[in-house]
Amino acid sequence: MSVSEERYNFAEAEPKWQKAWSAGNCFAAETSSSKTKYYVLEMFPYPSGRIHMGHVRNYTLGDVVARFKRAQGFNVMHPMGWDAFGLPAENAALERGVHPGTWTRQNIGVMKAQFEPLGLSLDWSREIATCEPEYYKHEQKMFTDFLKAGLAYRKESWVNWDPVEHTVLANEQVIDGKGWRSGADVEQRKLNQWFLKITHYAEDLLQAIDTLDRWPDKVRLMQQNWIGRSEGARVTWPLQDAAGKVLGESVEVFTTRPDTLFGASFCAISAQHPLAVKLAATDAKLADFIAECGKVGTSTAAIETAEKQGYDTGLKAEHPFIAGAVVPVYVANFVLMAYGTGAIFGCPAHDERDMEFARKYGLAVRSVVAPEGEDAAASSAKIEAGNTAFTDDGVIVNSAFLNGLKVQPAIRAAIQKLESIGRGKGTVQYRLRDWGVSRQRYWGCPIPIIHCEKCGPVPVPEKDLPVTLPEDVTFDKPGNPLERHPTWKHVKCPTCNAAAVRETDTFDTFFESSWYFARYCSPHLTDRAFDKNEAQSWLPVDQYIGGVEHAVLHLLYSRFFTRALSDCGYLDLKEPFAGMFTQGMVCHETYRAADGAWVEPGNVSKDGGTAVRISDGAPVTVGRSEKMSKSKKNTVDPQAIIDTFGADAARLFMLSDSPPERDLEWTDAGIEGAWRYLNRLWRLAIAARDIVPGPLPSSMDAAPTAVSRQVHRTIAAVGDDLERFRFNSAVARIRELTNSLADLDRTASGGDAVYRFGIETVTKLVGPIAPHLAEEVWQALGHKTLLVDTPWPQFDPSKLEDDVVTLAVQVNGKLRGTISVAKGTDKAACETAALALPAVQKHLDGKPPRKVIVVPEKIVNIVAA
RNA sequence: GCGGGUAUGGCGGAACUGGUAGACGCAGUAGACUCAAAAUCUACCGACCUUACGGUCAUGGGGGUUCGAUUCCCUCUACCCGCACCA
Repeated sequence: MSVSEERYNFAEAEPKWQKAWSAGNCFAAETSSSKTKYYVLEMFPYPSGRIHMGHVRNYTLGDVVARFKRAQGFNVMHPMGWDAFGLPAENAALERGVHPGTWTRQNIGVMKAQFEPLGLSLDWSREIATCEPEYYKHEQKMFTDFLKAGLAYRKESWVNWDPVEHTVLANEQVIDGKGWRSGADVEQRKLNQWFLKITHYAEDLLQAIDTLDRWPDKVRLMQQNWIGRSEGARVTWPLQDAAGKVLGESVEVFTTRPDTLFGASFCAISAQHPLAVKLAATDAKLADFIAECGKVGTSTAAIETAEKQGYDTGLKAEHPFIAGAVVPVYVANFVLMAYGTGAIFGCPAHDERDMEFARKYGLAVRSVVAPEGEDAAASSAKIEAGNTAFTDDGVIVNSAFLNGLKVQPAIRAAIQKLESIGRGKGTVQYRLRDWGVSRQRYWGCPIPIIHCEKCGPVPVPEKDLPVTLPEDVTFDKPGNPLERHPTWKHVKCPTCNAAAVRETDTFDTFFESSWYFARYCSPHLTDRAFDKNEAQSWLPVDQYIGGVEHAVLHLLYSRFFTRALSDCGYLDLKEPFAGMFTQGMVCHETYRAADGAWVEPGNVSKDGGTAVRISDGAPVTVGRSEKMSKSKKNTVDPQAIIDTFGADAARLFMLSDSPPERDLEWTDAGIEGAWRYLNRLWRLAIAARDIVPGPLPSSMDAAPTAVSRQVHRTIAAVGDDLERFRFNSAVARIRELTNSLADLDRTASGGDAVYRFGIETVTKLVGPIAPHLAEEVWQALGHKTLLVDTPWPQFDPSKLEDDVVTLAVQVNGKLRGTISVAKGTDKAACETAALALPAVQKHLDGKPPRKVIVVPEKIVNIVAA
């Protein structure tokens, strides 16, 4: 055996097999096939410049699924593309003077070249980039269709304004009151914006979560909470002025607790409520108060410390149930305009916030719910004297026709009464709000609208699509370059031909990612977004894989789009992703020098227990493991790893040890371990070259028989593990079998045959994980066809288990020995064998057992007297 | 504050629906091969007691159900994630 054969040469093998797969067009999805389809998709990457370890993990996970399903005989579609619009391109333009399009397309080139050495089974013939007019023209058409269908509209509204990025943010993009990218405190501004009516589908989006049985519970729960369904009532409170004069106006509040209406002591409206704005016109103090409310930040700290503030408007509101009773109307800083009606009624005895407000402004506290089984008068006295609201379930008191009812029946009774007297209505309220899609940015899809003074906003006719971005733009000033472009926005109105201007806002980039999975079905179609039949045949995506950070944003928008597109005739489908998997992050230790500077792992040496910076020998502190990020410099470059250990080692390490949904700690020792295994497998495999393949002899020695059973068991277990995303467990099973094969005595009867059988099987099983090595072994074993074209191995269910089983023998639940019995041995025989063990006799201390439990093929437990 | 999750050796993690806790790997220890190193191979590797045989303890803490609990129930603690004045 020559030296070159000792060691697996990944540097030669990996590109060789990548070329072979490419030449064989192995990974192109078949357009017409008798096979069952299987659509595997990883969330497409943003072309930021270079790939990172998170990408490697994401695409490795998907590739294992794709290759496994392909080997199982499915017609697999595993496409790839680029989420190519977005702000970083504009930042690059600002910093380096390069056009966003140039920067983006360059990055795509670089990253595509970086993905290639990973050996992913991608169908590159379906590649898309969302920044190209061939792609985004279709979503401009979609938008005009949404307009026609009433699913898109324009309204002036309060928006989350990011003062650093000079753009609007969706609610989903505001994290703790800060912009999700810039981290700047978000301000409230009033702007004309385009919205998509996601709330139209609120109930359906919520209900259908139950059908997503292959989604993580966590994600389903997050979406449920985000949609936030509450049942309650709208209650009308007619207004009187301070003198008691009926004004003929009313304020409508939303409440989930109409059962507590008899405890109402005030109404409060949002500072942005139309009534507040109207009153402020003639009330300078109120105007000041409203301005003050707008200034208070929405950051976590601000919310926690913000005291409840109110302004008494002097108006009174008439109670719906108590004739002649009125309550004061306040403008209050804690009432949200965007939820419900922007107005509430306050019942301090049974709501913490209302209690705080009532105590501050000296308002009445009237208890109307008493804890069940407690004395009503005593509990009421306690609540009304204290500062703590009683918010639990209980029995209604002091409430006329509601007295004696429990909370839920009382809510129903109160709603019925409100409806019968025409003072309210039972309703369902959602937390979900419509999706604002306008962004004041250049590098996005232009919103295809022309504003005409006479005709208003007019959709760009289909024949004029796409509206493309102008190339000659400058980024030397903040704000939107489209806005200040000299000619681009000046056009004729499509309806009346008068001078008009284009909409200069572009779509939120989540617009592009809300339908790209459908575009992959017909990536080159020019006249439509996708062919309905193609899309229907491929969708839903069978397995979608990505980060949990998109649990709400992208996944909810995509579910909405699928419904909206179906209602517009593009599709006939509700759910785009039948299976969803959220992967964990790739983490690494962090290192800091004495001056606080982060030190990259490549510049740290940990010899002798202390860590030092290699460049200057300065000591560094080893910090906790965190998600790899440029800011903490704890990144490891995938390219360097692939150059040193090869793609298969990187892939194997990504799948070993940590379950894929959990965070993965990157370690040098870990990747070296993966590398060692691959070499070991290679050595064991080439030792099987000279064994003539063939069926196993009908009679073999015990050891080869046992190993052959293990081969069947491993096929079954690995298949099950891959199906259930237990990749770490699959790797462990494969390694276990490898160990058994290494230990197998090949000189025993049947030894060689089982060895060959085992090696061939391990090669097939490891194929989805380390595809290059597997292919190289396959060839070394003398096969003339590609392993990727070889079917997944089958196991023989009759060979999974041994004829002899080992039973644990316990005395009083403690293990005292084991017995081996033939399969199917009856309980009595097991009991006899167990009792015969010397260790058992010793612990029984000569007395007969009180009881013996025999679980066939598992355990014998003897209860001593 | 509300909702959800996690807790197993020095480390990452196994253990299917209650049935031999610690698979597989990493790190470590001893040895073989080598002039030496790397690579490879062999053995050991939860804690404590014991020369050994063996025993006791052990799945975050405490309690319970059970012949038997990492697994089910109650309770406490710690950490992580999501939402956050949602009426």
